[in-house]
Amino acid sequence: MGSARTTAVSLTTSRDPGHREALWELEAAFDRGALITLFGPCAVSYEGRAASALPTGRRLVVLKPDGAALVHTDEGREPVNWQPPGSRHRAAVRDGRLVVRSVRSSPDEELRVVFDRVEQVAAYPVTGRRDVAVTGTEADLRRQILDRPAMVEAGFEPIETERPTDAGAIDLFGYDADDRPVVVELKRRRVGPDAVGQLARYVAAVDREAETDDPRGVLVAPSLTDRGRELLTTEGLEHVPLDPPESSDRSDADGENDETPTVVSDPGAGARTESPE
Amino acid sequence: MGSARTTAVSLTTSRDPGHREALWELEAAFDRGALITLFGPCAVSYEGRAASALPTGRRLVVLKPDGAALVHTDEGREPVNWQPPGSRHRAAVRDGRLVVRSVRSSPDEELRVVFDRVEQVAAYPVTGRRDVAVTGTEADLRRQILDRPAMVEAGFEPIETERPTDAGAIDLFGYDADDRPVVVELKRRRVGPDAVGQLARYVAAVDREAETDDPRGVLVAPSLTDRGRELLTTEGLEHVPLDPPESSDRSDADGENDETPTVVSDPGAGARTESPE
DNA sequence: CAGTGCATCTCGATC
DNA sequence: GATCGAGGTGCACTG
Repeated sequence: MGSARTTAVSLTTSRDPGHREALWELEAAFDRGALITLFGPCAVSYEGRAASALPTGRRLVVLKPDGAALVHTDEGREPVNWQPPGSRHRAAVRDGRLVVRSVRSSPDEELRVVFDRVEQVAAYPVTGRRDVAVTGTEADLRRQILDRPAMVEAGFEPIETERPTDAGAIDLFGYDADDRPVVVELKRRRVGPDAVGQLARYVAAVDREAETDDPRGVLVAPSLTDRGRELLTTEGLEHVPLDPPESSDRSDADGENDETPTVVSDPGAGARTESPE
Repeated sequence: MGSARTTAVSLTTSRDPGHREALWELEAAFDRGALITLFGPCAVSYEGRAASALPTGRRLVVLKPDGAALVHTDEGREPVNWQPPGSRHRAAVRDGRLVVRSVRSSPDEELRVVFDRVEQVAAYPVTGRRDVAVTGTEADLRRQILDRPAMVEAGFEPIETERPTDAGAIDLFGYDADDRPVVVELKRRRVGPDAVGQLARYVAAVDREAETDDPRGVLVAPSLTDRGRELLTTEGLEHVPLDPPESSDRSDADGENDETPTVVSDPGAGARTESPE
């Protein structure tokens, strides 16, 4: 009740505002927690993890209440310049120009946008979810395999996901029909030598650390590049071609495999070779 | 002179347009090659390399003339949904809603934004450069080393950049004071096992292919993670701590090292061991 | 077109 | 905060 918590429902737009008016609109929008767009001829510079400069042009600038800043041209998915979330936006008038700065620390970096003129400033009251439910991810691929381990190979028994090693966490660890340990690396798309190297490091780590037979390494991915296959062969690893599921439909409704971060819930214990399927 | 090449200078904005009017504005803006923003309550869905859905919320949608589409919430540098450049935007009214679709092929994918209501549509005439001159990149680091090879180590002689091997292109190849071949991998920031593995593959490739002494592998990067260092040690590779230059200032004005894609221009030939420094 | 590697990658999880 | 790996990564460049 102390602070005025108003439901910010209004969209405000100013056309060709003077710098003073633009400044006023910006400050008000910052306070409201609105999403802001600015358009006009501006020069952009960045200094921080790298450094860059961009001469004057008419561009779209987006300022978000979480500190993110984006400078967009008419091309590309990526902003030509930006500042990550967590930055602090400030605006001021200097030498007859509107200067918008977004600054953050650790790492220290700053984006400066200097407007000769503001042709439009708008503040948008954004609502709704900001996270998408995506399917067809690596997690979906893991679920699919946990549902039907035979997709990797007949007799495969998953034991643990995200199993930690010196070299990092193994996507999926288990045993084959001969009780030989299997390190599984999952990739949702075609992979190259990088993923093969990753798997090789995990297998080496298990070989070093565990008191087991020498482990197998299996890369589950839709396909491999030539160089990837070459390295796979020389490293003595294996490939199982498998696509991620189109949707996160688990055919069985008993679920519970879904987000288990570590140990797999009882993978049909004891029903190994006698499975009639 | 044949086609009407008009200088699109006008910024247009419609507030609370009906769907018909919004449609009209969109078509006109598409034709003009303008950058478009839409704001209003909308549901978003994507299907292609993966699939996703987002329930209704008031969000900012950006449509670019190159086919890029962005759906932004009030958080994050990344759009919550998008379509890459090369897509084709289309709009229509269906069941009392404005439907904006961005479609591309190879890979086949489509973004659908369904507006219950459009609160604002704006079309911006973007101008100016769309590429930034960035400094502090890996290319700058390479230039720095080519200018002063001793930064790697005393007596180091760069011979070739982007030298091709079976495992990919080597960032920098040369010889040390003892004429032993040196494979140099450059990284502009702190690196982990991935970069070490990359270097190891290059060294192995040179060892296999070239008729030289066994090559050294040197990783030039600001720093290494613990796991990176561990792998580096077991692989018998070396690390030279070096930051990328803050700006692309080459201290010598004779230049010519700058963008040479392959062979290094006469690296102080013959002045090897007699350098007084 | 695919393959390869850089990036001010961003982002989330985990320690 | 640092580390690590996924990503509908995007992007430029090369064959």
